[in-house]
Amino acid sequence: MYFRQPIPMRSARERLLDAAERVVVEAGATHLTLDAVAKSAGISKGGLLYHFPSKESLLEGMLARHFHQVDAQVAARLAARGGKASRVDGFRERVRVLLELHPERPAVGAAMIAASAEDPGHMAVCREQYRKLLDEFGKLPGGFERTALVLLAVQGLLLAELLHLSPYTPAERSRLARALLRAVDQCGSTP
Amino acid sequence: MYFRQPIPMRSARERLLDAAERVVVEAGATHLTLDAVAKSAGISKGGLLYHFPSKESLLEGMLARHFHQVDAQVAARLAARGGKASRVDGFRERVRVLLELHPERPAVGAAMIAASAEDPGHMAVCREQYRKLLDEFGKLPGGFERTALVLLAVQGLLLAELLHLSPYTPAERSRLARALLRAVDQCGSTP
DNA sequence: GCCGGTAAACCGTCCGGACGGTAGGGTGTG
DNA sequence: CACACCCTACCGTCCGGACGGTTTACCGGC
Repeated sequence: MYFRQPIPMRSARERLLDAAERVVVEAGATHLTLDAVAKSAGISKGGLLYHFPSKESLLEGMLARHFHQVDAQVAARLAARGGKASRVDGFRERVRVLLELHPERPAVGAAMIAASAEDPGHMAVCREQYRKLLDEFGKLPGGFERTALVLLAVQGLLLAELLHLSPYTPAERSRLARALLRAVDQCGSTP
Repeated sequence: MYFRQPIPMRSARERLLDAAERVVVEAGATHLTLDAVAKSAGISKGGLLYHFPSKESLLEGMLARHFHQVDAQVAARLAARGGKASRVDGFRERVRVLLELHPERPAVGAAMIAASAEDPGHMAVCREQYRKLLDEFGKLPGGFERTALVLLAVQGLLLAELLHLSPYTPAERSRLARALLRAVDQCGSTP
């Protein structure tokens, strides 16, 4: 064979992380087992343990990839629209990324659900991440409360969707997304 | 005996449900095992299985108690302030209950976290519950989006706290609570 | 150009412990 | 006695993790 793996396209590691997220949203966090992940990824358990020597390391990998993906997407969008990006632009793009990521990849925040379910101690990193956003965007002219409320609503929507708790129809969902983005812009200017 | 249960004060069933919630928030949903709950409640495993013949029945009990407690508190508050309660009053009292319940009983929504972690199918009931609130309060003069956003923010705050994801200081937390209640009142009048 | 060697990547199996659940017993009260 | 309530002891299964083996990828030396 000239091309043994012509299009690996997605490394085994990535496929394992995808599979882990899938398991969490489809079966629930308590069913996130090494066997289940390996099976769902089409990789043997030994193969999984090669990349992630323990369940905890798998969870860390999930969290790390999640944060990296979101940050990278935000940076990419800011770069794409060129030039000077104000603070509110960063806020808007982040909210947009979070809201738009979900439909195409329903397991966005699955890492956090899983990490918190396995060991709440893991969440310290996430809290710090969150705190940074708060410290940056809380300085917007709209004020701390207004900004935090938008952030809370976005978070509420995403978490609800992850927990299969969201009752919104797709139409309502996009109405809410638009309303959230409007609220973001209101944070950029003093009322 | 004049008093049949002089000091049980809290029935075994209630203590078991308390313990289950405690386990979820302290150790994470994956550690919600029958043994752990029984131990944390100071009751034997057999005793637990007397009241809840299966893990699923325990989860159902947690969910049922949660909804009942919240609804009862809302009803009690509405009754306490007497007379005619408008729709926005119901909304406000519900938000207030949800926000104030947490500090005194940090495991408010633990049932939902646990249920979703064990089997996402359980969440259908919760979605319906949520839908009802939406249908009722969405008819407020403030409009659907505004109301849903407040509801989302409340939900986001509570879920974040349950997952140990909330980075807010107590002071910030009460500022946010006040802001949320203000937002509720804005839903009651056309802008 | 092909050989031996080495490390990376992956596979399949096994094990101790923990998990959900069962069986059956024991105690007090009416 | 009957019932509600709670206990101890135990069983089968699944989980996390360890381990040894096998294939592939990439070498330098000749």
